[in-house]
Amino acid sequence: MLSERRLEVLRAIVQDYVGTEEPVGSKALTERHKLGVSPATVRNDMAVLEDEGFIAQPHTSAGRIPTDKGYRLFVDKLAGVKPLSSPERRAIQNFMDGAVDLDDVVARTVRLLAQLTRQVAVVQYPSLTRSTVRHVELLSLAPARLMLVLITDTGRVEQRMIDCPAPFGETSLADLRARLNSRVVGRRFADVPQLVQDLPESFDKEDRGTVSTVLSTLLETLVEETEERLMIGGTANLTRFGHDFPLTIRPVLEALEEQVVLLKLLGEATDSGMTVRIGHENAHEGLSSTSVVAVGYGSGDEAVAKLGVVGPTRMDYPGTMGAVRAVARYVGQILAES
Amino acid sequence: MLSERRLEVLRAIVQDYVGTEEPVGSKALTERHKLGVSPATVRNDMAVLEDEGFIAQPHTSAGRIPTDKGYRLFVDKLAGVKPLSSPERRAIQNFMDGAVDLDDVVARTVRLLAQLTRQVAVVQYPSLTRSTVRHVELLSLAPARLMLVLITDTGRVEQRMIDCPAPFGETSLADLRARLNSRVVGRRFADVPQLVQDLPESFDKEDRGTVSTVLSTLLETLVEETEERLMIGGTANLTRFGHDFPLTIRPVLEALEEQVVLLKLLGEATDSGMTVRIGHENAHEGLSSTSVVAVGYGSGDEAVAKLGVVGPTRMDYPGTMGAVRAVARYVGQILAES
DNA sequence: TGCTGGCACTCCCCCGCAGTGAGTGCCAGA
DNA sequence: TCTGGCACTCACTGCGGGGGAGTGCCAGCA
Repeated sequence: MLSERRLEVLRAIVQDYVGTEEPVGSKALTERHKLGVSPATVRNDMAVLEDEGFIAQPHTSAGRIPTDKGYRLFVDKLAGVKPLSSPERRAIQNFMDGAVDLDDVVARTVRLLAQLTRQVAVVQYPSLTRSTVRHVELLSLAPARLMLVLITDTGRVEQRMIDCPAPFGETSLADLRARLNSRVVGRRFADVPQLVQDLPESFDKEDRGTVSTVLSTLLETLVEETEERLMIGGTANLTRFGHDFPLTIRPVLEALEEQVVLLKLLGEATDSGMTVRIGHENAHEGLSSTSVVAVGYGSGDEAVAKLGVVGPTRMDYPGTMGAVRAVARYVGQILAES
Repeated sequence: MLSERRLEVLRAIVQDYVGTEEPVGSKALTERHKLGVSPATVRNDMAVLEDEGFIAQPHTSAGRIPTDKGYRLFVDKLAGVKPLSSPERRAIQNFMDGAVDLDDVVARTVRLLAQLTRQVAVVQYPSLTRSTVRHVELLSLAPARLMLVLITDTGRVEQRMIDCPAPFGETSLADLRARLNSRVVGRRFADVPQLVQDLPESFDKEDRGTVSTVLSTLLETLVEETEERLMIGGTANLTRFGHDFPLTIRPVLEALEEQVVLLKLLGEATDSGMTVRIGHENAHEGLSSTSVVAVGYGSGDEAVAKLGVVGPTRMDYPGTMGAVRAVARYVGQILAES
């Protein structure tokens, strides 16, 4: 096991490297941190840390740089989550208050996160799977054309057109609307299928086809929308990435355009608590020099979606984690209120 | 006025520069284009073109590069709109078919445009101002809590929560819903305010407050949503921008994050036909080395929103314009069908 | 055993330099 | 008005040497 001081050296290396973006040498370390030992000793420690794979040097006779493994240790053992300053807290409030729409909430969250962390922010729309039905509305647009509107407890609205096999009267429509709502309102989406499965039977024969169509569209919507949408922002922060631009930034931008990739990225985050994926820990290879900090957020005690940031492995982990957590909490509150 | 041949030289310069990304010299020009004259003659022409401000040289003894003014002339006089190849047309169809949602249509359009032009694509959601009301729905969520849902002919749905000043009965609600719809369905959003203005008077005194609240929320929604939403994609294509990355790409990414800027950009495009803004013609200075090609699209004969691409001034104008126009038309068709 | 100072060594980085070649401008002649 | 020829400019490349930051190792000391 690594001695206390060696861990301290690693911490110092990470902090300095994050600050300066340059390999850090033994002399500079002793000058900027009160380690109480000489550069030579630090050099020995560094040799050990390098043997263990926590740091590396770009080339002989250069300073050291933390490896993914080094950052991992730093995050797990050496770094806390830095709480936000109170001006920052106030900024969050100012920024988020005044959001009306769910869209608006998500959009503001993205901007806020990007601004606070100076990195790329990713926010997933509240998921349908875990949320509950607030209301189902059926509108008649034409004799054999309906519109289905689904409203969730998180304020999300989905709509679908339905072409009916046969004309559907206003009274039948009102009937279906009422029965549908009485069964599913307040229930979880996952439970809906079995709750409505026997509904067609209670209708006249001529209406059954339409009722079935409506129901299957409803169920389809549930399934389809489990594929989540998300919003990203702060991509301009990618330009602060490093010196060797094109090669680094390109794959990241490409990955960010692939919703699927991002969703998987966020999805990997465990439900409870914050997840940090560092460099190669990310499955996607375009993101091998980035870290992802993600956390779930929700209107109640339960996470309905996730949000996080994507940035260079060389990032300020404590600060980033603090910002992500704070924002997630605040968004959760907002959702709970509405 | 410039002679025929000089224009031809300009065209050749633009084409070569767009292809190679390198300043083009007189010798290379005569080799790659059948101008029928010697390099020396071309040099003289170039001198004239430079005097007139159509081309410039990065430094003495380098080849020439088109200026914004040069591109402008090229676009106005020398370049047509290149129609898409039939494989490309088929690609559009394959790509767009199967879109269900309005969201989906917009998302697919963005990806398609980005892919076809290999540039950054921007698509504005169909605007509410010009579209018409398909349906207004009122749902009672709690005794004194309503949800207003607004559905447009372009398939867009907006919803708002309403806290009522007083409880509102189901019959009153049905009544309001019916009267509201009978007045506004099929009408343009711009006309709605005057169509509903006397509606509260026809209700019982106790309900008037609520009716007014509902109406003002409706009108607010119309106004608010005139601030359009939009979707962008293909930012990874920015990496093909040039060699001097950070400085070029950064302001562009920043500009792209500012919806306001983008909306203004698209807004500047005239209603009819395609608009090309080259380099400094764009008001926003972060975009001074980019060009914007935009065009309106709509479900009928009238444009309801705009779409376009943002790319380096050094872009393939005919091809880009062709792709933008084709996509706009196709999206228009899709909207008309649904 | 662990820490320290000293010392030789290794490379990266920066700078100046000359050679190369593409491209230009100008001029005299067809 | 076009053309070939010619001198000139200047970015780009490759090379070599000094400077410096940093390392690894070793011998001495608590």
